[in-house]
Amino acid sequence: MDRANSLKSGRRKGGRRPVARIELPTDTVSLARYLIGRLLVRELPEGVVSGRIVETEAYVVGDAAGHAYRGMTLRNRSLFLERGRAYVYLAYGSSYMLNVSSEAPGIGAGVLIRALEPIEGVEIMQRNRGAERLRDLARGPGRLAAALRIDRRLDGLDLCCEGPLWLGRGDDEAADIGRSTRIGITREAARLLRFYLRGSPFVSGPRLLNE
DNA sequence: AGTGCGATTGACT
DNA sequence: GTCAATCGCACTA
Repeated sequence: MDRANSLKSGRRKGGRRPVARIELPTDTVSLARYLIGRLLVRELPEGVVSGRIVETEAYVVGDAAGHAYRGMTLRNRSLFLERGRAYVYLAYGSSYMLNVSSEAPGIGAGVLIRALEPIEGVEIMQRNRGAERLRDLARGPGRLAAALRIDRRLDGLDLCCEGPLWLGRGDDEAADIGRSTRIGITREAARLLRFYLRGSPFVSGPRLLNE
């Protein structure tokens, strides 16, 4: 690796360097695994909020549980963008969900980001959430979005460059990744498309499902 | 125009 | 453990 480059990135706090799109696996399941251990960075007027991604779910091509299953609509069109864009939608009238688009342009698929281990901006997260406990700040997709103040205005955003919301490389440590069924769906419920950082207390969902 | 339904959460028994 | 809130959106007519 280029020496100057490695020094420069090494100086960045917490591996806060954007993920290049070329590094993102095109395949949805590979992307879901790849995103475990990466950083999610939110830049707000009051400061930077970031965390390590510890839980994801893949919504693959032809997946009846996926929002893209019945084709492109005004709501889900971001799923059909190049990989590495934000797809944000409102679930149950109250919780926003953040996804990363996957596959090639024109193909509707993505990865739901379900939980974060808070790293920076804990106090801002606490204010956004109206909650104290570190463990609960971003455990669950709706809580995560609330903690990072993510809503539909960020839909379609490119997560591969620094901006209001972006993906950072993190430490590049090999993660011990577990696998299970996805949470809260009825169709295609048997498929093992949920991935999580094994042993992390910041992972959501029933522990019993964990492999 | 009307209807049904969630990729959830928080409150409560 | 159970359960209702809540509302944008897709689908039917």
